[in-house]
Amino acid sequence: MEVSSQSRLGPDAWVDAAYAAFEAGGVSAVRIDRLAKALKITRGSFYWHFKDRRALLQAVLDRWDQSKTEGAITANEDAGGDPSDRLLRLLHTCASDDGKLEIGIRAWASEDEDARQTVERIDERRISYMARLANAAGVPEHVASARARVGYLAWLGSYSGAVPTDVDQRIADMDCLWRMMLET
Amino acid sequence: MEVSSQSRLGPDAWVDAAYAAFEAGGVSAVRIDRLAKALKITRGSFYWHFKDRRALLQAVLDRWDQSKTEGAITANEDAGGDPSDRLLRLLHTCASDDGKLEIGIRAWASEDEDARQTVERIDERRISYMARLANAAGVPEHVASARARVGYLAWLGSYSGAVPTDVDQRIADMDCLWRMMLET
DNA sequence: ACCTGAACACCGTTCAAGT
DNA sequence: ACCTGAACACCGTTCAAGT
Repeated sequence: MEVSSQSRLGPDAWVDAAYAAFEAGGVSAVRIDRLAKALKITRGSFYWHFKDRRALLQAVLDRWDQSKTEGAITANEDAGGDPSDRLLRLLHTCASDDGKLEIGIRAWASEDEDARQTVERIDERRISYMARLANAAGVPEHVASARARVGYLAWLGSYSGAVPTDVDQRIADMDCLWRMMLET
Repeated sequence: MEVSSQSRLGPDAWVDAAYAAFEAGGVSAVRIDRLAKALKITRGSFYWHFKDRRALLQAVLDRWDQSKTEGAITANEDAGGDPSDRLLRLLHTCASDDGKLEIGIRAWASEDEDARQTVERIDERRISYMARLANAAGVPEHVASARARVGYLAWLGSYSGAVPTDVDQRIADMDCLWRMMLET
């Protein structure tokens, strides 16, 4: 537990720099070359800490998962309130996110199968948490699930990311939305 | 109007190749280098037809707009039926799209301001068409607008793309969804 | 009017050699 | 254990020179 004034860099320094670059300019801003210059080190040394650029992006994804999913859920639970309040607070937290990482991560996931799977798992984790809150607030379980799903997708759509679902699922979504849209 | 057996290539040949590459592998698959090899021509000649790679991607975006927005709307109108039928058919058409281009275009738009604006205009065009159908089917105008918006976003979210909206708008969306989720 | 070929820049990746 | 420096590959972009 001492001040990190090492002359040699650890992997964390690379992830810090990559995370910041990602937030500022998306996947394409995460360049080993530029990060190395910023860290005042040669790019060759990067490969001591990481297998390749993909491994670095994977580390950024993991950090994002911790802070924006597990961390956010824990924080929301700790803040208390009844289920209805918790859900509203969660949605407001979601709406307040500037989406920079949400967009960037999904843009990357659209071109990397492993990342796509990780993001899909994270989406499922979030949806099931929302569904649990709605259910606890009195909405029947499977209705809560359907609405949590549609609600989450609409939130995602407000940034527009990239997690493919299958055709049948989407057709079912559309039928549901169609009825919602046409009922007076 | 003759068979295009020119020895010299027109811009269309590049756009055709780029569109196909984009559909198969997203933005990062659109490489002047590789397209040139596929077209059996040097990459230098590309710059006679286009200012740069961005201009080529812009042409892909325009073609996508024509086929997936203007073309789709016209086709749906031509197919007839009452407003309610037209809306359902439209939603089914949407749900059937594999989203390859939808995802790729938005991944690119997340890193290119001009593309982002074009995509935003296209989204608005689509939403207003959906709202018009819902309204014609008997839903009051501003309710139809709100639902068309949420519905469209949910569809987008099912692929997860990248079109930032502002915080206030998203908070309003969330309040609306919250009520929808909690009403029995 | 359209294309070639060579050149340069940017950057990912490898690796032998250094400390 | 961690870093350097040189090398190579890939690819965007420019441009003088060809047809």
